[in-house]
Amino acid sequence: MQVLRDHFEKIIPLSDAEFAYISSFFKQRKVMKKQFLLQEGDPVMHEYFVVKGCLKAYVVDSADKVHILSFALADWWTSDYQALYTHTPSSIFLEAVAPTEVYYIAQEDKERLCAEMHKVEHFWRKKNAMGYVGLQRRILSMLTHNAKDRYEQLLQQYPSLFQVVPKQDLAAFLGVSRETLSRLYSKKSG
Amino acid sequence: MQVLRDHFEKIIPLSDAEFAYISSFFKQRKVMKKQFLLQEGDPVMHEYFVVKGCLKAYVVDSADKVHILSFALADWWTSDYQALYTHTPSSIFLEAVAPTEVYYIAQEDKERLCAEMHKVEHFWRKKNAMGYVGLQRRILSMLTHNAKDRYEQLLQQYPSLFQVVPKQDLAAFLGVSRETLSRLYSKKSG
DNA sequence: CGCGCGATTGAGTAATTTCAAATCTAGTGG
DNA sequence: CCACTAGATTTGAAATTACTCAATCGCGCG
Repeated sequence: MQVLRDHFEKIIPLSDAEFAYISSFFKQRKVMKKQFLLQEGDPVMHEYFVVKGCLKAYVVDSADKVHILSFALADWWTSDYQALYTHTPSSIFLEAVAPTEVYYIAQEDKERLCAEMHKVEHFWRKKNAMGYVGLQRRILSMLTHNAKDRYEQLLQQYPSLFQVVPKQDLAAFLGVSRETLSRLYSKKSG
Repeated sequence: MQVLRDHFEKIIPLSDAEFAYISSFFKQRKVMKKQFLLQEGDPVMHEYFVVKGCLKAYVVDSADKVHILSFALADWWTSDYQALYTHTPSSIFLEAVAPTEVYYIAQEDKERLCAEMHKVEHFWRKKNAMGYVGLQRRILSMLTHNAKDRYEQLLQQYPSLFQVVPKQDLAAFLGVSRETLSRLYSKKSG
């Protein structure tokens, strides 16, 4: 759980006892490539912290097209937050793109921890705030840049995505067809 | 400041003394239509709570096209969060779409309040979490729905926007040209 | 009443999608 | 080590959709 401790301690310093208490609420799980942590309709109880590997969160529309809401690489948190907060069934699929290892915590335990330890609540406020800014940047990017530029930004920002994620998934994340992305890409470099 | 108190108390109960303390950090300001709270390049010191009216947050790209990041109606918080958190100059314009009244708090005072009062930190964690979910929904909507559908969703969800905001701004929010939005709209109802 | 801003409409152009087929690649079993 | 296969990527061509630019229309405000 050292990774998790490091992750918390980037924002809040913790004594051994404190971290021991926090980590007592987490469990570990490994998922194989193509395995699901969540499927549409599932009850959502947990929030997941990716230790290694990569998870994609996506929806499938009525025309069977896949739209990717997010990728979670190492050190990222993911879940169906809407469902988690409102106690409704999952509206997304959460699937491993590569062999993945996560720590996960039950939503009610997280709330309990936040209520008991001000520090922990601070940690998650900061995390949420950063996440909010990240999504704002993504929206701005969708509004102001075309798919080619966004593709290049993405690869510059998260080069490891390129190793792990098929291009068709990147297209489904960027909001263009795989054919278009392929053409943009070939035009750019040659 | 009763509006603000009500707003806090939707999430955390407050004694008179507590709210008095919290509200002591807020100031009030009125902005006329077309007036700016932030312009690109400004230092960003505050977070704004809209009491009445409407603020739009937007960027202008190199081709002078406007892209709207968000509208803030009554009961919403807004600012350039990226700039606020990283102490960098504003990259957005924050402009009143209608005569608007805000309460605002300095970032450092907000942090201080969060550090001093666990309750307040809880309030903002919840707010941030809700905001995060809202942005996720918007991204999903951008990926899965065309401009017409998104326009209708928007008007269903925030009918008051329709009263206040010119259609060309809605187009700049949805990510299509005003001409396209106009055509989509006329096709739908006729 | 006229001005100016916003909204609409039209026509031509550019970009993206769709559908189909071909090519490439990584992993499997012989 | 090679052949095979499934999935991923690329390419082509037609059809759709959105954009740009320009002109026109409508309306509220001074």
